[in-house]
Amino acid sequence: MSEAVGEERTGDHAYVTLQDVARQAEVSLATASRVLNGTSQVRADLRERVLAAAAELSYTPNAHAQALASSSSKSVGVICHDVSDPYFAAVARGVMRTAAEHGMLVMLASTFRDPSREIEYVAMLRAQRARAILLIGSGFEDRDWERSMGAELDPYQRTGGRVAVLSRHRSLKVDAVLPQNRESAGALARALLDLGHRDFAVLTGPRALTTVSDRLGGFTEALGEAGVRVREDHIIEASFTRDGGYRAATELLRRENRPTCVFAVTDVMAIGALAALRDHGVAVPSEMSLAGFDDIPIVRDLTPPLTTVALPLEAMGERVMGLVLREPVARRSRIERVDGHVILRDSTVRPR
Amino acid sequence: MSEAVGEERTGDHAYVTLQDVARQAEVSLATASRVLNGTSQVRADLRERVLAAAAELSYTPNAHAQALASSSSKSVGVICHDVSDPYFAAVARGVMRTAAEHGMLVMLASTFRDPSREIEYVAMLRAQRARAILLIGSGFEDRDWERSMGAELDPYQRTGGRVAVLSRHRSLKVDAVLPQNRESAGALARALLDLGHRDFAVLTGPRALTTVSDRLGGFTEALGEAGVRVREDHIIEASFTRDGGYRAATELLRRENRPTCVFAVTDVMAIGALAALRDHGVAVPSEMSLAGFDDIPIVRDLTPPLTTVALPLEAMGERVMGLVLREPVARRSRIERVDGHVILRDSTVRPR
DNA sequence: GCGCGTTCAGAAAGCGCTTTCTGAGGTACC
DNA sequence: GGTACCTCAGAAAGCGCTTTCTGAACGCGC
Repeated sequence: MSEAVGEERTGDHAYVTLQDVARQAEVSLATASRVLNGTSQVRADLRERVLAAAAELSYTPNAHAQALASSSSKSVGVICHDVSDPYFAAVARGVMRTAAEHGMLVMLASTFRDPSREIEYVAMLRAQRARAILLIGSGFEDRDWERSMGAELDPYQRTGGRVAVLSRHRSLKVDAVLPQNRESAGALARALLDLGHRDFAVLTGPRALTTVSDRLGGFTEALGEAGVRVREDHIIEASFTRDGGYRAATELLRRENRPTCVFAVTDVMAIGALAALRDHGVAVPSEMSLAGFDDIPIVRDLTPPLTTVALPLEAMGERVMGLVLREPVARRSRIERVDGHVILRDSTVRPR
Repeated sequence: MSEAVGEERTGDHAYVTLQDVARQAEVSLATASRVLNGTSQVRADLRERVLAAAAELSYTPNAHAQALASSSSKSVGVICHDVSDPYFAAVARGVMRTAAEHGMLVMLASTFRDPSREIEYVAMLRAQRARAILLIGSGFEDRDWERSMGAELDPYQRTGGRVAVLSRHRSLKVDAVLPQNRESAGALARALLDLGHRDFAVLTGPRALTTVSDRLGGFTEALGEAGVRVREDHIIEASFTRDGGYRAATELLRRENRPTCVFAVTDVMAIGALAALRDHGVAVPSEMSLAGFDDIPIVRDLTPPLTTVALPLEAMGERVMGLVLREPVARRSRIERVDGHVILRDSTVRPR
């Protein structure tokens, strides 16, 4: 019996559209749009009617239609290696906070450390007409990758897309927030030298990552300036994870001439290293000192608390997001440098 | 001189559109669309021409236009309390992995534990016509909140939106992945009783959270069945964070009659509690045992490693995402229960 | 050889908005 | 009182796609 009735208030479709609101308020589409967006002045009584109708129908604008008509969207894309890595999680927190303050929605993509997936996501975000794309996480020193990435990013930027990166990306002409990895790693080296260490090992991630090469380079260079050299077989490469750190430390213990101090290029790796050393009966710091990098929140709660280089992770996320939200003044890309601070905690002591 | 030339290959606008591809391939818009989507058979030569044109112009479809025209999108919304909390980070990892496998884009929102922000985000995700909305993180036992949330979610579901939650949401009629908080907390209580403990304290988060009330309830109930009662002043409420755990434990030490065993309702709080106990010279586990809940990755690396209830966090993320990707068979909401497993580590021992 | 059914390309109608253009009505000024 | 100007509501033209509808071309059976 009621088959032919349909929805009365709306034009018989699933969603409440602006058209429905306009109809109910007895105004034109244009007026309804203007009221809801505050685009221009509308007579008070019409205004009221529109607002009332929108509320009554609980109207939700169709963001796709808005994006299509106005060719601008309220979403930004963020690409990171792995959300569950505390480093990214902390940065993401800052990103999200700033995004929320500006009413932006964040599309977050994890590449699970697959460079090709990173490029794929840029394409998807382009398709979504994301207002901006943020590349969180290290760049790759790899010609092919740089070329493919550039091929996606260039047209995106030419059509008004904003791009910003956290960490150094060699050849991308984009805005960037740059932690001073090289300099800070050097400062850490000097602090450890001051403690009296002369015999070091370094646990690194894949060297193709700019972050790794900067930290490793800065560290060994500063040591070199003090006349200290790291034995080649004391530089151990593993994956950029807790388990990578564990394996690298285990491998280190298998080699000759134990160092007095180990530097893991990230805190996450240091956590694994600490576990490995404990499991193999090497006391930290009495038998071996250990230092990390990043100052992710958990490291102060380890036993012993970890010496590290503190980076203001959450603030870095806020800044990189802030970068794409602010209009660029000049044409050239903006660079914001972020200093790291060496924090000596109990995981490092004067060697015996 | 070249001012009047413009772009030749494209119709003189910023983006390459399907129209441009069709023109270059000398076919109609419809044909180009059909080729690119594989919607229906197209003669081989036309097909080739379209593909070639698309590649040459490096065409990227406008996802908004697609969404508008086909009224379906490739994005899902995920709402959590805080990405930087290891619990959510782990779950998010699973969510992202499954999303990636299905070519879905994830819009992630952090509420920073503000219930009203949660509702705001649902509205935004509705506007974005997200294919599904995932509520990760505890529900609130709060009538007003439930009503507002229902008011957003109901119309969304009626218009074809999928909703799934992780954790119990009392009155929402939605698909759910439910960690067995109550039962597992009970199992933990029994395990601690077996160790010989009779004198407990519980550090909880806000009791309006279903997760908190389930874990606290399950724990005390199981103790009650063994004739053990937790003193009212040994149940200490604090915020659901590391620092909340720290404060709660500090407060506990200020009160009378120290318990032999402390249960923090999340690992994150337990980490703070552990730090507090250490700072106040209370040795764990010799002077006081400590247990957590969740088994976030880091707790095995603490000193001592934390006794906890292991939840398959990443798998839970995968399952909740899987829920919304699979067509519902029946009309009623689907429930997937997830068991927790008690893992006794070194942070708990037989009391002296 | 003619009618019929198929197959597949193209025309065109939206999807739900924003925004320009148009014009009605009012105000100010001479 | 008439002209010029301004304000603001409505009509309508897209935004870039998908999909239905239309119709041409072809193959087949009788």
